[in-house]
Amino acid sequence: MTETQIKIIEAAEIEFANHGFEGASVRDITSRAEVNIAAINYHFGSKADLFIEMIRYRIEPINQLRIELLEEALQKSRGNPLPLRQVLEIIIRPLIKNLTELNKGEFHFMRAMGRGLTEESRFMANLHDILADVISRFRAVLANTLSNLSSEEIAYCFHFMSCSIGGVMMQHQKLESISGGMIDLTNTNALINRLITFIEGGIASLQRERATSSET
Amino acid sequence: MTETQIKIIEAAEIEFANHGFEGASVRDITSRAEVNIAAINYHFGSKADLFIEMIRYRIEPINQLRIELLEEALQKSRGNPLPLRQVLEIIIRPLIKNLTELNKGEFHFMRAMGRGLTEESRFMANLHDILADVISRFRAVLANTLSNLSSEEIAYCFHFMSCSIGGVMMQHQKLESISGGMIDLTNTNALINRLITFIEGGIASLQRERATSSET
DNA sequence: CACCCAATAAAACAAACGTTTGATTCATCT
DNA sequence: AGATGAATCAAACGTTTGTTTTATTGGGTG
Repeated sequence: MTETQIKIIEAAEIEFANHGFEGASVRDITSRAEVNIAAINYHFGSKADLFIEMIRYRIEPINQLRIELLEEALQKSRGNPLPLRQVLEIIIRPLIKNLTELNKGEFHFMRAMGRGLTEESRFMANLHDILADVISRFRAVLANTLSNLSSEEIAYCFHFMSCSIGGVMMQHQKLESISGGMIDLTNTNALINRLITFIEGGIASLQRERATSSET
Repeated sequence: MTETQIKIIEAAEIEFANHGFEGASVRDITSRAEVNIAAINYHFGSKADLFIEMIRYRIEPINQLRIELLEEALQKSRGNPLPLRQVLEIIIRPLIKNLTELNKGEFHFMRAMGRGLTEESRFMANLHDILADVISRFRAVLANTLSNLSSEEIAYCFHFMSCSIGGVMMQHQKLESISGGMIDLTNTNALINRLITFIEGGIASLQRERATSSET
């Protein structure tokens, strides 16, 4: 990854976060990055490819760390299901800690990625490839942890967890106004600890309610 | 609201959901609605105004119902704080039940609105006006229900609740693939009941952990 | 019947879009 | 010194954008 490519990616994070994929123009991105307008197509192929590379550039190291932590935990557990809280720790903390500390106080990448996840399918195919490995691994681990639930109920749990994490990433800026300025957005650990507690409590509650019963 | 305006709004829901605000063109919207290309500017003023009216058209009846249900509950409770589950019922059920049943199996409006909530501030100002009354009412009620928490912790709870609801609305389609097709997306009550249980359990868990302690 | 006015229609507007082209720079290697 | 090739540049490409303009329609009113 050359210096020019990194300048483009960092400018793209800001523009994609503020205007979405279609709304951000290659002229705005290149002029913010202080490179020539042709640089995006030269270095990345197209605007769409730049978006995918922007995601990969930030997400791949995080997912690599998550997989390492997961495999280490699985090895120590000797085949026993991992505690729910530990699974959530490994899914959530590396992701949010890393991304909130990227550009202290701005969080462009999280917003840009969040918006990308809602884009049409021609992106989703590529985005899914970046995330597929981590998703399938953690789905399997979570299914093991929640083995007293049917696979349908496990799907709901995974869905609610994903939605909560995604929402918190996309809407992180809103914590400031919601709390009347009382919450420091860069206090990453406070947010992560509470989010994990929230999701853990939510899933545990579903376990209590749905472990044996099967009413709709 | 004339017949032409409604045709435009329904076409706009589909286009904005699939391509976002900037990505959806007025030509795609008007040709889907089978009206002249000038109709958007004639009836709504601009593309941006159409987006706002599209939100208002669906959300205002829902928020009116929520406020009625809330005031009825407050009257019956005679000044006592409402149970958490009842507050969540009133916030969530009218919203998700109404919106998932709009166009069975498609859910365009939820995706379009979800994308709008991530748009830049020139929209947020108008969107906020539509939602402001309901938000402030439920914030006050929730603060009363969670009176054993500091206002900072209440802000986290409200934030996590909002993020979960918003995420579930935006990503509702994903339940299908996540569950391997086992979950019927039009089974609204199953989703709502579980989402309420999830959020209730999450907030209760934060209450248990944060009621007296104050570590970060 | 003549008038009016809201609604629709087709055509045109300038501006902005993503991408491509062809020239130029400049360090590297024979 | 001369050749090579990656990187950068300004300029232009053809399309598409949201909006406006001008003309036409058609039902209700005086």
